[in-house]
Amino acid sequence: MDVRQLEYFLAVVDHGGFNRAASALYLSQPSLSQAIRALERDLGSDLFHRIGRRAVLTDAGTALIAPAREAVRSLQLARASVESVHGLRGAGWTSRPRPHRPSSR
Amino acid sequence: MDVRQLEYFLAVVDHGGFNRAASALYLSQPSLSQAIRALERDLGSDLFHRIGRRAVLTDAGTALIAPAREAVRSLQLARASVESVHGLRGAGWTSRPRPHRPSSR
DNA sequence: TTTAATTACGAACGGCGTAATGATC
DNA sequence: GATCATTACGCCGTTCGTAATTAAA
Repeated sequence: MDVRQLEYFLAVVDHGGFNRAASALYLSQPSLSQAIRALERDLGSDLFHRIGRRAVLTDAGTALIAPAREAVRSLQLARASVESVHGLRGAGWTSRPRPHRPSSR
Repeated sequence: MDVRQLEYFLAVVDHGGFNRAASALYLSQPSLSQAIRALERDLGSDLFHRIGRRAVLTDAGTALIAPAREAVRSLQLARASVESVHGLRGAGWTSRPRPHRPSSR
């Protein structure tokens, strides 16, 4: 699984279809379709019912929405945490380097 | 950024070095080194001070630990949420399919 | 000299776009 | 026929391992 795939999944959910989602992601429909397929294969469950040319959420898909948003959010937070250490740029040198258990072994 | 990279990062932190971490991940040291480099480049900050042959956390690296664990955890939770819908396997068919705003446009 | 980390290079994999196919409205 | 989704195929970027290099203990 991959966060990028979750973002794609959420885009399909939020835009109500592969076509709209692909446009919003600046991605081609085939690529999006492949990505979703790969995610479904990885999870072992279909996330959408393909009804003709319409994509409808399965129960598994519905269950994924909330934790997917959470995962995306937590990754953004991780990036923000690093950036908050310094406005941007370079390597700080504040905390004193401590040897990592130089003792046993 | 990528969750895999965060897992690698956490492995280095938890095992106290690239070598140990690489072994634990069943990965070669060079590949791990590259992955960490890529992560640092992506974040715009060094995560470790390279003191001789020792890797010591920078402030940015320290700041990343907690949110990284959170991100990894949330992704595991996302997978678990899908699996919990059915023991494993196939596509459920419970929630009725509703058309996605067939109206305007 | 032994151990830890990096750099160099080549191979394998994955993600993307374009083109072509299937299917529904 | 027009639109939405899927396969087919080729390309490029990324990731990995092996081998060679650097550096510290």
